[in-house]
Amino acid sequence: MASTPSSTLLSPLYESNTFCNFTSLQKLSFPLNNKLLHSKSVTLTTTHVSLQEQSDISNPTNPRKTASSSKSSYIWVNPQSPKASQLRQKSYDSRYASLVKMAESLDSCNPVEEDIFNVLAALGDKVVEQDAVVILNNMSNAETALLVLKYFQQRLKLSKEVIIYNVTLKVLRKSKDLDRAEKLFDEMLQRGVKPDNVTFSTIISCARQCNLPEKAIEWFEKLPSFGCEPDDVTYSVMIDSYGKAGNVDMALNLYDRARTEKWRIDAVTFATLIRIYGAAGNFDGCLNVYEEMKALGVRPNMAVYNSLLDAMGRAKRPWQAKNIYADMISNGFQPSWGTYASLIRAYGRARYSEDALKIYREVKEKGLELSVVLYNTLLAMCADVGLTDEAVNIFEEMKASGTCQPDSWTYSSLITINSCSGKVSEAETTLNEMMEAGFDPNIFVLTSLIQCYGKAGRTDDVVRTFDRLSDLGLSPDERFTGCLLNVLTQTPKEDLHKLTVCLEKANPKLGYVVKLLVDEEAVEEGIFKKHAAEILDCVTTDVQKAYCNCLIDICVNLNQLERACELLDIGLTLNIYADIQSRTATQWSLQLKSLSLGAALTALHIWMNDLNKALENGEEFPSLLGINTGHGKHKYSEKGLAGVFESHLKELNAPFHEAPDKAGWFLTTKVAAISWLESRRAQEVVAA
DNA sequence: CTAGGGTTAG
Repeated sequence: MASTPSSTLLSPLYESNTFCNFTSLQKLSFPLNNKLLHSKSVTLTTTHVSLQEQSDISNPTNPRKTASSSKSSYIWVNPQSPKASQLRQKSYDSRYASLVKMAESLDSCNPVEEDIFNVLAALGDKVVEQDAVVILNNMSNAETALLVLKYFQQRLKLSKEVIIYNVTLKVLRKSKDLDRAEKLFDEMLQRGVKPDNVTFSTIISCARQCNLPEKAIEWFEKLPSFGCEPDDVTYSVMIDSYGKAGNVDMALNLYDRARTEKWRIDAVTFATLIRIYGAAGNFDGCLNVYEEMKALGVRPNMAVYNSLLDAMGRAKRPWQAKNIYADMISNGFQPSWGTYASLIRAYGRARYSEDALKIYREVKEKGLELSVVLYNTLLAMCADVGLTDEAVNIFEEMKASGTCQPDSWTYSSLITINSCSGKVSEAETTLNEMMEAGFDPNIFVLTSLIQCYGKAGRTDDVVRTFDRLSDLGLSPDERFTGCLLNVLTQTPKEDLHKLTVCLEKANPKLGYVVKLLVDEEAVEEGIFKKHAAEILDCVTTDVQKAYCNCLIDICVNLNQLERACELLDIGLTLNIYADIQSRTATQWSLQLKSLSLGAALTALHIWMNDLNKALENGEEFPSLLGINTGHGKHKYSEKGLAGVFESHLKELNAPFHEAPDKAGWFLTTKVAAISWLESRRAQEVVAA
């Protein structure tokens, strides 16, 4: 092996810097402990470092004098000097490295006692407890680790047996093996080893990582019965577990308790709190925690910054993400992969595509090697903002990088992009490429394909794709069903029955409601509304609006305006829509942002009725009336609601005109509005 | 890295 300057600095006890050389390890028996560390002097050769007994040293009073008694020349080093501590560190590092190597070979060893014990025999007889801890702490194979534990328990007189149990629990946690962890805990008790806070926090975080937050809570609650009082770390783990269990209140309660009990709350716990607030959608809560943390004099760490960036991304507040990023840099931190990923997501969600792509260029310019996750984050961002060509470029660069390969996420994003931009054959090609790479389509891919075929009017392919889901052993989720529902809004009447069959399979109650519409079935008054309300009430809030919008669109397409109005009413009652109509002394407004076209037309219809009533009642009109459609363009089409709505207003001869200085607003005056309403009423009378 | 917490995704 080539001798590098650093390898020549090793103790003479090592043959080379190949630390997995167990023969030399055996001879070594690890010199760091005991008297060697505490000897008065440390010697150094120009080619070798040696930590030896003082007897080797000819003149301890002159630390700089060169000794000539041995073959190599030695230099005196004062044990208190930085050099000596450097030497100790070097020696420690090399010993540590060899133990890590041993842990690795134990990980890949057969999980049989004989093989394991053979590997460990290389440690020799003078094994110390600390070595056992280092080895286990670096292992990741649960099965072999349990045998390693057994070996040390047989060979060593352990002064603190709880420690070796605790590091073994860490290994079990790495393999997410709560069953074995619980068994090991029982074994501890049987052997009379008393568990401590480390034991509990490790088991609790194991439960949390196994996605069993209830189990975590169970363990936390039994902690006092073992004579333990939770400390700051245990609180921190539990705060996280409550957060994961969706029990935000309990998480915050615990934080309050930790605070009143004057535990030192550190940056990791604050990062956890920020994540919990972020997941709960309380983004101001995130910022408050950040401020509170700074006020308490706790220095933020990367986890804090990254969770904040992530939260601001979810909140669609890219400007705040920028501020936090600037804070982070000015405090001397370097962005991590997590930072880049959070920023890309934050910019993507806010449609700041240029900023997101700038991050990509920055990473490349720095010569950093992108990981699959970062590539996938970029592609997901492209899908979010509709950057079709960029996505293809990034995908090509990813494949050319040679450092990472596309996975199912990669293909999924590409299929989404192709589907949303109506490129059916490209989506199909990507699907085939994905399957050739060994990935089955997952629910996200199939959701995109349903959208893709739906948009292209290929109803039979939608049905085929729908059936593929159950063929693959998957069941529809709310998004998948929502996309199917959305396809119905774009499908000609004669094809709708093919899709209601699917919808009934995916969600019988929703299927029933849609069937009432499609079959134009007359039912007792209130029945339709009752069933529709039930459906909308039981889906999660993040799909409620999409479902409601789609149902209204289907009504409008089928000319069932009354039911459309009923649905809009349900939407208002359930707070799916808020403040559609508003009145101030100077302006009456109709707020249509985030409504589908059908829902917007329905809301306009209701508003006009209400204006008529106001007119009949002789109410005083304000000087200005306005409709806000929002100016957001749809990501995969040129026209937003504003563009489509404008032509509808013309059809109605409505006097509303787009305000030149307020994008997305259509305004009219009191006089024009009243004369328009009156002329419509006159027409209705004539028609009647 | 040094017996416990978090850290890159629809």
